[in-house]
Amino acid sequence: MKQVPEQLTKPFDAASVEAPLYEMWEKSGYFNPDNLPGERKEAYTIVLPPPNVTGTLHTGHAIMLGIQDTLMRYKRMQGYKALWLPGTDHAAIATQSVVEKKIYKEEGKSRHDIGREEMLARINEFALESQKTILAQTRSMGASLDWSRLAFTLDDKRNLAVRTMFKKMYDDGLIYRGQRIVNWDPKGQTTISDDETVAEERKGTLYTFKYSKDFPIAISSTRPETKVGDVAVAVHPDDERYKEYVGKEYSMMFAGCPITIKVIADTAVEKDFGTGALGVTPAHSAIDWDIKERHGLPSRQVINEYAKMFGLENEELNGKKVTEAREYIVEWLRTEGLLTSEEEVTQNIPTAERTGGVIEPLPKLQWFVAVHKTFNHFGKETTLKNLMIQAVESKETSIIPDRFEKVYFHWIENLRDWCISRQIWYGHRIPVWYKGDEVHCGTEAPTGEGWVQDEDTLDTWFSSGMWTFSTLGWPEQTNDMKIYHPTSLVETGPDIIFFWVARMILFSTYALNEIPFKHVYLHGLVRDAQGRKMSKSLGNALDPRELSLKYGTDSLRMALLVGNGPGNDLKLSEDKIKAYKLFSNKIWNASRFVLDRTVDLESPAPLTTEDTALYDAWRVVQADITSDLENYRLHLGSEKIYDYFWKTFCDQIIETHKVRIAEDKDKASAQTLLMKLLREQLIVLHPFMPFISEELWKYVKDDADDLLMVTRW
RNA sequence: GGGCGAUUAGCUCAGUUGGUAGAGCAGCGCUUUUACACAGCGAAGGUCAGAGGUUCGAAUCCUCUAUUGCCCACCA
Repeated sequence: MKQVPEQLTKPFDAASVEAPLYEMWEKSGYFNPDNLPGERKEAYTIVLPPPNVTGTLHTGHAIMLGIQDTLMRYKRMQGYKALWLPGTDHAAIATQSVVEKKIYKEEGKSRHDIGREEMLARINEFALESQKTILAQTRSMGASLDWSRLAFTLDDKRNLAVRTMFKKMYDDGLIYRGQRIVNWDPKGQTTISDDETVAEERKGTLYTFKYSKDFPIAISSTRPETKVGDVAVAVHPDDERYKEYVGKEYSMMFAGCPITIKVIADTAVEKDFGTGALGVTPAHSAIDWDIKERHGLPSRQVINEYAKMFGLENEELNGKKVTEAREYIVEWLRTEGLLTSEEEVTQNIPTAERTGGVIEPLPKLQWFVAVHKTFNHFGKETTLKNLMIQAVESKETSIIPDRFEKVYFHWIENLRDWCISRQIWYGHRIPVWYKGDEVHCGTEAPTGEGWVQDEDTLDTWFSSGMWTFSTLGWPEQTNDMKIYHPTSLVETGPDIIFFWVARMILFSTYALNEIPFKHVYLHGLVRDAQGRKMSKSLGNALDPRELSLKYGTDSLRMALLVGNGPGNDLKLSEDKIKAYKLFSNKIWNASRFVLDRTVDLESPAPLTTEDTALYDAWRVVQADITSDLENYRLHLGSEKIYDYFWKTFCDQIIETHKVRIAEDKDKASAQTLLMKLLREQLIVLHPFMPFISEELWKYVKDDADDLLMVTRW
């Protein structure tokens, strides 16, 4: 006579079963698709968005792991060659600045005191430590990742991929070095891309004034200090007020510095703003730089990398911070009687995302990716911009929810060349060497004496943009490349759609002539119960590790999935997680009861008509959940299994059938139905709640059955 | 300035193609030799933000309004 296993009589203790179960899965080798049982033809691939090695996992990572693991487990159970590929991101600027701050705090030293080599060693040490923590936390979420393929955006293989890509683009004329206005972060002492800036609303003053008494046109500016670098005044070609002055040139003294101003006409000028005349400062404004290019004007830089004035004839200005220089010049305008009005305005000032420093637009020699340049792409003339548009327009890649496709297109339309060089040390060094006037770009250093490598490193998104194929062994033509690329899905937050998703599409379509993934699934931001963004400084951040220990990982995963549709933010409260802890308990107790009441059943019996109807009703629910998973509606599928198990299986079927079993009315059919339903529900539960389902499977499965994680859906 | 969402029970949110409004939590009543009190049964609670339109029929589609959130932006 069989008996209910002793383990089951104790209450469910998530904390004690999770670690051994994960170890069992890992040892089985099934995380690696090469080892999966049965014949598997079709691949299903997700590459994990690599977490930054700057710290520990937060709830945003938990939601990403929950969604992706649910999909991976479902696909694995469906018989796909299911590959979920893990990795971490070196996150160049972010990581270097974390370590720099730490060193400054602990030792009072800057990176320049320490030196490039030593600094890099220290950052690597930190990154390694951080990676260890992150990987352990990832495992504890139950993530069924193929650890044998673990990658890092800055390891040797990825470095080869980066060098190869750089060279290929350089040879195609798509990477160039040029003098341009870039976003200079005076605090971080580096350039950053447009996407790494954050507009910050500030109060400012719009000053309207003339350069001198004899100059005929008044201009408006919120930054009068830059006006010592002016070379022109631009007006709209149709502006009748200024027509007579166009083409004339005026030389005068401005705040003790000689300036020469040419009056020009350009359509970029808005007639109705301010006086309708724009003082052109090519060196300190991107729009002015473009005007300078169009009109062949000179350019004078008056602000340096430390956001201080320099090189001016008026010695009093030199060395002044821009804000001090502003006051100085406004005061000078007042005394001279040149200032006609001051108006309070709110303006959006670009700041650096990482350091918070106010961006100083400066002309600098940097490396760029040319997104508008026509080139020969597998026999066709196109641009990188077009490739990015086509991938989504053709629906080869679709974005879920689809409203983000508009956001994506809008971003591409306004795209400018991507500045990829950074003046930091941590990252992929630019594979370019110089010797006098000679320039060599290659995957390896050139032979011969006297070559010096470019000091700069690459934007971190340059390497993560290649993630779908650099992780599969590119540039080598590996087997993995053939089987697993293009990947099936990328699942991430909408905040990095430009940084990452768009760049992956760029690199993959460019280098492979292949989309990187068929679907983009965007999850929402996790907020606290009051709807506030979770952050360390607010102190409202929930630690997934703690929640997982307290309520069980399955409960946390369910709380993150149920009701959280794609693209919508999720308000997470402990109450919600608690509700799924109660559900775990319910599953545990119901399973024990079913096992207890069916121990005397030797073999399945035929079902009565009534039981067949109940079983068929379950099959409908099952099909419904399958369709939800197929269509990435995890928020609905998870809720349906919860609802069926509790409301239908426990409250109705078990209640009626336990009476039938006790009273011996069609007992064998009742027992068979309970067992059948329990078994099949564990299968459906598994992707969502892998731990408790796998644990219970031990007692429900037949001897011939394998682990639940590879049981057919 | 442009774009995209949200508004459904006290709170947090679902509601897949239009067909009598759903869940969790909180609260109310009853139930304890019951698989589970980490539970069960029952009751209560909503003009689906407002107005107009399309339709036999609208939370769902269209228009406008209000409130609110997010993204983008080189009006100096």
